[in-house]
Amino acid sequence: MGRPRRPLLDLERITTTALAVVDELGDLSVPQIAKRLGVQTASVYHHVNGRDGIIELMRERVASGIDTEALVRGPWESGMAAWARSYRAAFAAHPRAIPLLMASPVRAPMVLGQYERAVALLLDAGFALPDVMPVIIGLENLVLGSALDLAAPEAMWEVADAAATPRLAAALGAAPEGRADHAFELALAAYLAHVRGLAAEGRNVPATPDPGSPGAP
Amino acid sequence: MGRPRRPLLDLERITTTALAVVDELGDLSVPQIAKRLGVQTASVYHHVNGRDGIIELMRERVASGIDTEALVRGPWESGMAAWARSYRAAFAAHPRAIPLLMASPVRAPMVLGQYERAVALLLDAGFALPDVMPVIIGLENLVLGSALDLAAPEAMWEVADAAATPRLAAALGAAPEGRADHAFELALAAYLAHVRGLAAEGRNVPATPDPGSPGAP
DNA sequence: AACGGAAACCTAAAGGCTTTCGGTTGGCGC
DNA sequence: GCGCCAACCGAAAGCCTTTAGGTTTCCGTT
Repeated sequence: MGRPRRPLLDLERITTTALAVVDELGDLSVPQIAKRLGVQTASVYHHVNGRDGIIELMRERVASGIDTEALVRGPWESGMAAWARSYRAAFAAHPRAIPLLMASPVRAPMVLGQYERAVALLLDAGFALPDVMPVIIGLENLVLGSALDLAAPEAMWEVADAAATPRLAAALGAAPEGRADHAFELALAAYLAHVRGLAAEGRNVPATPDPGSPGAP
Repeated sequence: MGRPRRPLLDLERITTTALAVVDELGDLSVPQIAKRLGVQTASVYHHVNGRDGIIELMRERVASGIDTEALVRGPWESGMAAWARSYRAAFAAHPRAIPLLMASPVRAPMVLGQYERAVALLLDAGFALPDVMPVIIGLENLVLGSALDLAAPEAMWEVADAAATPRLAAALGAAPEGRADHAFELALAAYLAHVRGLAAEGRNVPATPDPGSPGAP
């Protein structure tokens, strides 16, 4: 009892353990985290701002897994596509945490920095200022919707009564293997192709970016 | 005490009250429902299969608000678009319930019936069988992602530090009024336009070779 | 070097939530 | 009229979140 020589807890381990708990149990509980760290429940509260604080930590950890490299080097289409895929993959790594993480938005400065870069990329690509946020938000909706799909068990589509919904059952049987990935890539391709039109309208900028020039800052 | 002359509770009122509680409190609790219905907590459990059962009721209630009329009369594009808009609107009516409802899929037969109709519509429109589910799932992802966006408070985008993210701040200021609706319509139009190409091809999902495909009818 | 304050852990407890069990009474079929 | 089931209540177990107060150790200051 009393203060230990070396701290038993830190934010890193709390976050990691919280994600592990959610991955396994499908829900978050402070006592569970404490138990796994060999510590009393109350001790966790010393480091963290309650249950919501832990969720925020998880959110930041997951978001930190998003690769924004492609957002700084053009062209904008491959940049946005790579960002979207990485964004989705980061959430997909912890499917059962998704409902938890989505209940409220990420406030971490790091994530806002990602948006900043995405905005810059689109502006440099010639998008009109009022178009930029709708484009980004639309892409994000697509990513999150697809991530949500990953959280649902495959069994979601195990239609018990094939007789009642014969065509649905047939379509399910014929659907390709990685149906979630397929649907995501389909929607992503559709979105980028359509948005390309906005870039052309917004300014006199060709659909294909300048070769070898990422654009001026 | 004892059985009342006329039942005090029924599934309809429990469902309605549950939605009201979530709309106001942002979370669901059986004691809250009981209190509003002037009843003891345990009484609610007599009608409902636990907390999850109440969520399932809410899910069905919300899903029942989806208008599937357009799915039975062609053409497929307007049908899918109308379905998607109604789907999103049904969830938008109870934004704070969205995280709750999305944690697990809808199992109600009624909802599966909607999928059955959507599948039929696409098949009749000439889509290849293996393409149908990816197309529907992609659309659903888009709808749910946009619905999630509605659940997040507008304040999500109130960037505190405009100096740190100047271009994001500018883009936010220039974004049109109903940004969520805008983003949804943008993505929806993009998706349908792209998917139209699939109908024309009539076969072949571009992303994956599918050797086990049962083939076109 | 000594000291005071803060840090990090603990024990304890309040209060809420979910769920179950048994009791009580009223409706309904036979 | 009788029995059975339906519908509600009271109580309680067991989980969770969160806070309060105690104890020991560390660290900066004097």
